[in-house]
Amino acid sequence: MPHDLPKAYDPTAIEDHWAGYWVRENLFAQPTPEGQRLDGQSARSCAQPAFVILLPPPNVTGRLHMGHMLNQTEMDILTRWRRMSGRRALWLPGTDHAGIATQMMVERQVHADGSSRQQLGREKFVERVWEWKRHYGGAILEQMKRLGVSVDWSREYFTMDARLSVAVREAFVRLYEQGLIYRGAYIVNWCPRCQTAISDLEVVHEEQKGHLWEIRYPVIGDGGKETGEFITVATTRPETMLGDTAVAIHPEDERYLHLHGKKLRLPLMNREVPIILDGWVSREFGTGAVKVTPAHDPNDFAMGERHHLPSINVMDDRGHINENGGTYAGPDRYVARKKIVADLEAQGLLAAVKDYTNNVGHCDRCKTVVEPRLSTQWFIKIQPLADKAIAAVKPDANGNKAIRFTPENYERIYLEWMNNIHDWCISRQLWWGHRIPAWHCAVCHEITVARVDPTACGHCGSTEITQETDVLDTWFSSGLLPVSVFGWPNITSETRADFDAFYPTSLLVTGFDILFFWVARMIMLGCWFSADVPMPDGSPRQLGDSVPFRDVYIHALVRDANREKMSKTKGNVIDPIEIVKQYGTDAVRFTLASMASPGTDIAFNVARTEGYRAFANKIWNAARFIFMQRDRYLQETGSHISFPAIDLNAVDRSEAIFAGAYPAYPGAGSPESDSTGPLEHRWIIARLIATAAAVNSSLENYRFDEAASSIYRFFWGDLCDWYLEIVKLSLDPAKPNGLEKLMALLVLLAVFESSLRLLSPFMPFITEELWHAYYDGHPPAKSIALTPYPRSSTWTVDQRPIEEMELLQNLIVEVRALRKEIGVEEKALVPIEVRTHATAREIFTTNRDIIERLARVSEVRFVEQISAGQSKHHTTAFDVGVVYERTVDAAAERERLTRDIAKYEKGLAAAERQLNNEAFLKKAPPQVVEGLKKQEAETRVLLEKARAALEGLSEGPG
RNA sequence: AGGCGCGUAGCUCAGUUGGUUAGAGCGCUUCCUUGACACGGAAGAGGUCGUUGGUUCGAAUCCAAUCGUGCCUACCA
Repeated sequence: MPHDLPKAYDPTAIEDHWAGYWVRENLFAQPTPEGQRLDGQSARSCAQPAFVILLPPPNVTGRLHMGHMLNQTEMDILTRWRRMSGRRALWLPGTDHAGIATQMMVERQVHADGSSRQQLGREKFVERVWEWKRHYGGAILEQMKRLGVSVDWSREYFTMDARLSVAVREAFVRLYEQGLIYRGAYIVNWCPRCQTAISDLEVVHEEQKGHLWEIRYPVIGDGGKETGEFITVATTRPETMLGDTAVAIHPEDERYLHLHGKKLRLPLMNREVPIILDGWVSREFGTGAVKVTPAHDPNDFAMGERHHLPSINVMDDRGHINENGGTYAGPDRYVARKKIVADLEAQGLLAAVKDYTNNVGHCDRCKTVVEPRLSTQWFIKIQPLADKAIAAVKPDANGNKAIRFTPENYERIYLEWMNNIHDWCISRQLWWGHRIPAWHCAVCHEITVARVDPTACGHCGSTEITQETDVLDTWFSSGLLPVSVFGWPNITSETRADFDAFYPTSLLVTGFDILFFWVARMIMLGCWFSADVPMPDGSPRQLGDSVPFRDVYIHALVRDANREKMSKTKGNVIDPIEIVKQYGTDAVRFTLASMASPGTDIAFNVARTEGYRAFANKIWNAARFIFMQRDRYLQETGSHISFPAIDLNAVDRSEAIFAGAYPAYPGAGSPESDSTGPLEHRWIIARLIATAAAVNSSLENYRFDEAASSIYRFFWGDLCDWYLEIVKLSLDPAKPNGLEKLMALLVLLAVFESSLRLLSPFMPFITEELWHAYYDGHPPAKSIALTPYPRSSTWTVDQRPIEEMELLQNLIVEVRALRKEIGVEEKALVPIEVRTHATAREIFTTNRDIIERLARVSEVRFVEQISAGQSKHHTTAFDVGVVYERTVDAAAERERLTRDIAKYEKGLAAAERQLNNEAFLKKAPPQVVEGLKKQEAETRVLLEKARAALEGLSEGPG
């Protein structure tokens, strides 16, 4: 037997195999189009529109988590679907050097060796990081391979690759030349642990219980002597008082009017500081007086600028008090705080200590409390870039947006942020990253920024120059990826083709957590730099073509089953690889897809995954059944079925299959024109086409959940529960191997094969395995992923078989329910009585054998009236009774009927109320009125039937 | 402090311009090991759509308030 598949589906056995096969065969490589700009009739692929996705590069230090898996599942579904739909699909993978994260990790390693970053020195340390990267970096990509993502591995990049570093440098130099990069001393968020500046986005605020210390600053009179009066200031960080250079009050605050122009003695430091008047001060908060520490608070810094105050930085890089702190120099900020508070108290200058809860900024990476601190950093003057990035999402004159967000509300969030954007601090005091290409001159103190390492100062010619030690924010390089991966800035004849073919990319799929970090930066930098690259035809590039991507799909956050955010500290992290091992990749993918409805977070629940593992098993067993039938037919007839040749150019493959299958049935053309063929075949084909249409349109709208459930319902509900059961009649081994059997086999095979293709983007492994088994070692393509996706473009869904089948299904369901109610044994065959109209009668007659098999019926009797004393069910289309000698459970029957009657009465009353309402008849659309009228009539019929039945029950023998 | 989102069956969620008697999966109950599958089949039970008010012929859907809940943004010391 060629198809000796095991009884239960075991994903682990096949997934590794195919994952390896896809990588080995390089199936998803999308090479640079050759000469597409020169001769119009080059590769046929060039005629197809491209579909390009950039993988949000995971950190080299990263490990796959559920968020990645969701993200990648969505991208893979879309990429596989677009690829199968005839697009030139390119999904580009890579990793990010992740400055702080990676440096921290290697530092820990160095520490474990008893050394330190400082001891090693910059060069050796960086070499060490590279070494680490070579050995352990990118493990996450290996995990991705196991998931079977259909990326182009031949294009894998790393953000520190020479090619991409060139782009980073060029971008920096250009911005500098354009006057958009400046260097200056400003308050930045300083992480004392990482010893680097971090951007606003890298600070996470957390409510924290603390104190508000109120400190008395003595007022100094004219003679330089204390007047005995005090101004009390409130602060959450008393240690910063060491750097106070003023105290600010509101100009109109009556409490302090008499002190205008006076000075104060700064306690502990014994320094005179002025009282300044500033409207920023709130009279209501605290004491209405604010100590001003320009070097350690952004507001104070601003006031310092306004009032020309000196800035005294009292902390070093580690957050220890420096020499400006006088006798307090040395200890850590919190140690110093204790001492300062104690000393103030001893001197009677501590007015109060109040409990106070405020938002404290922590370093996103290491959770250390961030210290606002004056330091010299590099910034990008962001407004000009932001202007373009804002224009890119707003509708143009024709109402088109260059970038479209899904869900739409992220557009507003994006604009909100963009409109309030601050200059971007791009320097980091790290060693791992792109070193800023600027050289400081020891002689003239000017800065030289250059594309090629200079040997002399560009201003005075001195050779005493040293390179800037800072590196660039990691997001600076990742923000450039959409242009840099396609060759920018070196748009040579070779890279030109890549850029022309793939930029702008089609879609970005990502989580909202990096909307500002990454998405916004890519839009700003992408629009800015690609604008200089002319279009393939040489014309200037407009904004609409300079955006880095046309669509942004923001997906949900994956939480645990209790809706908690997954985090290492909570220990509730679900390792996708573990789940995958347990249930199979396909089941996990399908879980994520089916829960990925836009806008809501996903509470990942393995119960759901168990369900989809069962689905995979169902598919597997359907295949076993189908292959078994085919094998038997082939064995018995000694012939073999010639499958219609697959036409890889045809997007609509179903057509070919059915055209091939149907001629086998005498007098039949295509199922479209054929109304004489067996109902079940026409029905399953109509359902397949309808499902394909639904899936395609759901995917267009990123409704993975809808698409998944359409397929699920079709495969399990329609194909397995009904069609397979019905078709067993034709495939009965007792029947001769005639045309009936052949046609059933052909339709079954064709529908099954199409279903595999339909399902393939969602469950790539099992479909690949079964598809190869289907072709028995001679597949028409290397992979199901390279075959056309079922589409319904040329077929309209024929509603007739669907309606007819529904009628048949209803009858079967009613009979089964009846049997259950009156306690007919499962195996017993019973006659049924059916009262119905001519049309239904014909359908039931034609498909009598289906009714008999699926409802376990021995005989279908058409009657004018269901015999008295029998249990019966009513629908609007028919009445049906089961002929059975067992006595009816009158009580249960009465209860059911009473319940039904109540339901019908309620529905009827509601409908009548509406229909008697003139306003409704006048204002509601006609089809709604018609629908309601029809419903009213139907309900009336059902009500009458139920009433009659109840009456008969009371009168009859019971 | 502002902004956004959510609250629908025991659980997890659909329900996209307001329109017929609100759906699915899991779980639960009962029956069935029939030659694809017990990771299965069949039949069921289960919801006044957080609360209150409003708009409307008609509200899970729109508006307001309220309660609960989650998140994002913010320089009040």
